[in-house]
Amino acid sequence: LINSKLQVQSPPQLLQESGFKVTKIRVAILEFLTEGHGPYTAQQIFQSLQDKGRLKSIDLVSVYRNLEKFVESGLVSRCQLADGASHFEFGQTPHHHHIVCTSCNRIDSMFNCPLQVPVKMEVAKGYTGLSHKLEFYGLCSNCQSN
Amino acid sequence: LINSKLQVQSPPQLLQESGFKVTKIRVAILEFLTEGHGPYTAQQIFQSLQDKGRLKSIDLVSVYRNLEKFVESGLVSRCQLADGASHFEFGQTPHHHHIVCTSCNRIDSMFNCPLQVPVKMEVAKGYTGLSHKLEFYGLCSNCQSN
DNA sequence: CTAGATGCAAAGAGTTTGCACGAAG
DNA sequence: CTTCGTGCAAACTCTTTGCATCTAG
Repeated sequence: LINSKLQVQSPPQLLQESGFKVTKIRVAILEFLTEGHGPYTAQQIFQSLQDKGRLKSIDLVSVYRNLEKFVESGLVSRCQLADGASHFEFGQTPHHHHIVCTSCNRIDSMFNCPLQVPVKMEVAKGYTGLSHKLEFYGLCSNCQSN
Repeated sequence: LINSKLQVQSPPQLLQESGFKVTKIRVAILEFLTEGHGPYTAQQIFQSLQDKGRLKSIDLVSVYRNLEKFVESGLVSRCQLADGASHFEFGQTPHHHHIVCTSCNRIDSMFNCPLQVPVKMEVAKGYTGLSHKLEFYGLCSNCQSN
């Protein structure tokens, strides 16, 4: 898998390989993202850094700025869920989708894409009452001409 | 189709049937949404109302408040696209998905759901270089217990 | 006349930008 | 020492809320 190479390395190693200066906040963000299992918002990451007391005074702005750079470099990927906020997850994740619990907001990932291979979703993850949101992005015929 | 009943009626009729007072701004919003083809943001709707000069001084807030009520009543439905903003479209639309042009942001709807019946997307809408975002929403196993 | 709708002001969430100080390499 | 990262302040977008005025029914 694409991630396996990344996930064996420690956050400082990851940073160096990607040409980033190794700073406390960056290490802490990557630690959090590699420990956790789902996509998190900038605010959630910020919260966790404060709670764990790993850093004295951190700024949400720095979290945003670093996440932005991580996304550019491919270290982290971003997704927008139905709450309208950006969620970030570790790694140049292979194509996958998310399952969001409408009650507790727990988020699971599923790596089989139903568009390629039909999947019995309910069975697969234990979720019930599933609905889905699907959007396509591409170039429309007008824009192909220009 | 679910919409056919609605779409023959004029905005004032629609409002009355749904128990709304018939006001200029409401009629204007519904006119705009029934004339257009895609989901629009509150801001886009607001813009169009100003541009057309149909109303002297309107407030974005009123657009939001009315859209909210329209959604509650089922007259309008809301969807969140990758830009993070809410988009609104007329009608209790049957299950469908959107195709967003990554260049001009044109949005088309597709009423065949690829999760149910595999569809050759590129052919269907003339879009190329398609990617997709798919999210599921439901109750996780923990929440089913409670 | 009265419930409900509107405009205006303000606030709140998520996110971005500018700038001077501070720290990594 | 120099580049780049950080904290702090402020701004910006999208959206919601409070309140007094206005209007549809």
